[in-house]
Amino acid sequence: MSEEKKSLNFIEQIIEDDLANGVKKENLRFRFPPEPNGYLHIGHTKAIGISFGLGEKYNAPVNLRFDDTNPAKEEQEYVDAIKEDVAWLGYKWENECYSSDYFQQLYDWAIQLIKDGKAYVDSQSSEEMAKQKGTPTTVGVASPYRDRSVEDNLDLFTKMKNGEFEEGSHVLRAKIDMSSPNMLLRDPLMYRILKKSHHRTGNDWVIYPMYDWTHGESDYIEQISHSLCSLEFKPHRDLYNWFRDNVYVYSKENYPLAPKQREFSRLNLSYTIMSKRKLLRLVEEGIVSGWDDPRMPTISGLRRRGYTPAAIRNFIETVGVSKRENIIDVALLEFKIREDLNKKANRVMGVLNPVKLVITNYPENKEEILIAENNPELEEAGSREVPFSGELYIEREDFKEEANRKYFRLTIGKEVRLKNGYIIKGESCSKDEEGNITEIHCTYDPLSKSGSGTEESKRKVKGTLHWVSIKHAVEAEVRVYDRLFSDEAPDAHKDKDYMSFINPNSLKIIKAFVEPSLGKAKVGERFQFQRLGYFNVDRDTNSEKLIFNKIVGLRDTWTKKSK
RNA sequence: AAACCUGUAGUGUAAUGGUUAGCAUACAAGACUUUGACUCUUGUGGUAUAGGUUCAAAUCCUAUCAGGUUUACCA
Repeated sequence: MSEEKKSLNFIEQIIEDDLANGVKKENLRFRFPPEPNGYLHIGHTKAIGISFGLGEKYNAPVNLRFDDTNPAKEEQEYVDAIKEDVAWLGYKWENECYSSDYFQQLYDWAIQLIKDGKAYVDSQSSEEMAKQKGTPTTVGVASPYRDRSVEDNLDLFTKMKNGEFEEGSHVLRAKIDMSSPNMLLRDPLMYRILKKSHHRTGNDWVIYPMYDWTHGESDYIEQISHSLCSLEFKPHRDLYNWFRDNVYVYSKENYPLAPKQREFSRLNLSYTIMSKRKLLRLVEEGIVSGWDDPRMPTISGLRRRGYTPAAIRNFIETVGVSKRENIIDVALLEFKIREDLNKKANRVMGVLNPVKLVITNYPENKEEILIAENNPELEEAGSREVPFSGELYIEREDFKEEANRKYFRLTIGKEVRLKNGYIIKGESCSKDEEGNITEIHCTYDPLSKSGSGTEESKRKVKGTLHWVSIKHAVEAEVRVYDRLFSDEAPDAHKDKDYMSFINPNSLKIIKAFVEPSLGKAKVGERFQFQRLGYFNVDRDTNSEKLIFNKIVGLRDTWTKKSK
C-alpha cells in the first residue's frame, strides 16, 4: 500500500494536537449550526464540509443544529430547506437539534449567574447603553443599574420572563468588564424581550437569549468538542470562553467536557455574493425567480442548475481551509462540474442555433438509424439509436461560405463529418434578402458512414459537426445562464452598491432542437450536448414542453482564440 | 486610531527550521481526437518590504507596509 502523506489543515492539526494531549477520540463531536433565516449557499458548503468532513475522518458524530433564537427572522420553511440541502450534499447528521430546545436550561443557568452576581438587569434604552459602551480606543462606563442587588435582579428577570414588561424596557446583561479592549466583553446582552411567536416554541417565551449566550452553551450541552465557525466570530471567542467557564462550574457533572471554538476564513466566490441578506434582496426584487433560481449561488440554485453533490464536495475539498481572506475563481467550480459530468453524463446531440442543411444527393424520403456511443468515458453506458435523414439542422456558427484554414467547420468546397454519420461536402447556400443564410446545400459520401469499416469511413477530416434530423427533432426550450454580476467582487466596493453590477443578460431563453431520444428525458437528468456543454432537464418541464438548463459550457479554446 | 487576525505564482492551497518552494486551477504551446471536449506532454509565473537569529529561514524575532475583523436588544 502506498503511504501517501496527506498534509493536515490547521484545524486538523489542532485536533491532532488535542488528541495527543489527552482528548479521547470517542469524545470528538462536531456540529453545523445554521440560523434558519434563509437558504444555504455555496459558502455554507465550506462550513458543512469542514465539520461533516471531520466527522467522517474521525468517525465522530456531527449534529445539525438550528440556531433559532430570533423569532423575528426565522421560519420553518428555512429549516426544511436546510435539511434538504445538507442531505442532498450527502451528509448524515447524528442529531437534529434546536437551540430553542435549550431555552429552559439557559434560563436556569442565567438565574444562577444572577445569584452569583455575574449578570444584571439593565433598564436603559439601547441608545444609552451603546453610548456607555465606549469605543475600541476609549473605555466604557458602567450602567447605573450595574450594581442592582441580586434580589432586584432576580425579581426583574422573573417579571421579564413572565411578560410583565414591554419590548425594549429591560435586558439581562453579563457583568464582565466595561474597559475590556474586546467590545464584546463590555457587559454583553444575554436576553432581550421579544413578544413574537417562535416557529417551534410558539408563545412559551417572551425573552430570547442572544447568540453569544446561546451558541456556546448549546455546544456545551451537546458536548461538542470543536466548535468551528468563520473568522468574524474570532472576537466572540473570549466571550464564548467566559460563558462556558462560568457555566461549567454549575454543571460539570452532567456536562464534563468543555468545547473550544476555532475559526476559519469563509469562502467567497468570484462574480457572486455570499450574504443571505443580499441574496434575499435578489429574490424579493424579482431579479431572480426564487432562492433556487439556477443563477443563484444557493445550494438549491446549484442543484436546479444541474450541479452534482460530488462536484460541490470536490470543490470544497480543493479549496481547502485556512485563515486567509480569499476569493475563489468561479472557474474552479466550473472545472469541478465538468470533471464530474465528463465521467457521468451521456453524450447527445442538440442544436441551439439551427440552420437548415440539405444533403442534395441523399435519396429522397430515405431515413436511417445511426448508432451513437452514449459515453466514450464509460463503456457500460452503451449506445443508442439516432435517426438520420437528408434534411438536418446544424449550428449556424458551424458554416461559413469561406474561411481560413483554422476554421475546421463546414465551408463551400470543404469536407466535414457529421457526428456518427457521414462525411459531407459544402456545395452552396441560399440567403434571404438581408443576406442571412437560410439553407445550406451539401453532398455526402455514401461509403463514409461511421463504423461501417469501409476505407472511406476511415478517412480523416478535420471537423466534426453535431446535428439533428429535422423530421425527427424534438423542440426544447434551453435556458442559457451567464453570471449574475458583471463584477468579480460585486459587494466589495465601498462606493458602489452590489445591485449596480447586476448583469442584465444573465438569462437567455432559446428555442432549440434536440435528438428524439431526449423526448424521454426525466427531470434532473444531465447530458452533454456534444460540442456545446452540459445541460439538465429543468423541473418546469411538462408533457407539452421540454426545458433544459445549461449547467456549464465545455471548455472552449476556439471561440476564445477567434475573438 | 486601539485590540486581534492574515500576507506563498492571476486564483486557491502545501512545504510543521534542512533537496531545485510542491499540487490544483487559470493561461500559453504541442500531441491525440468522429466533441476545437476529454486525455497526454511541455511552458510562463510565487515566499509583501527591510533588518536580525542560525551552518541553514516561506517557516523563528523586530520593524514597516497592505488587507481583514470588532464598536447590533442579528447570527
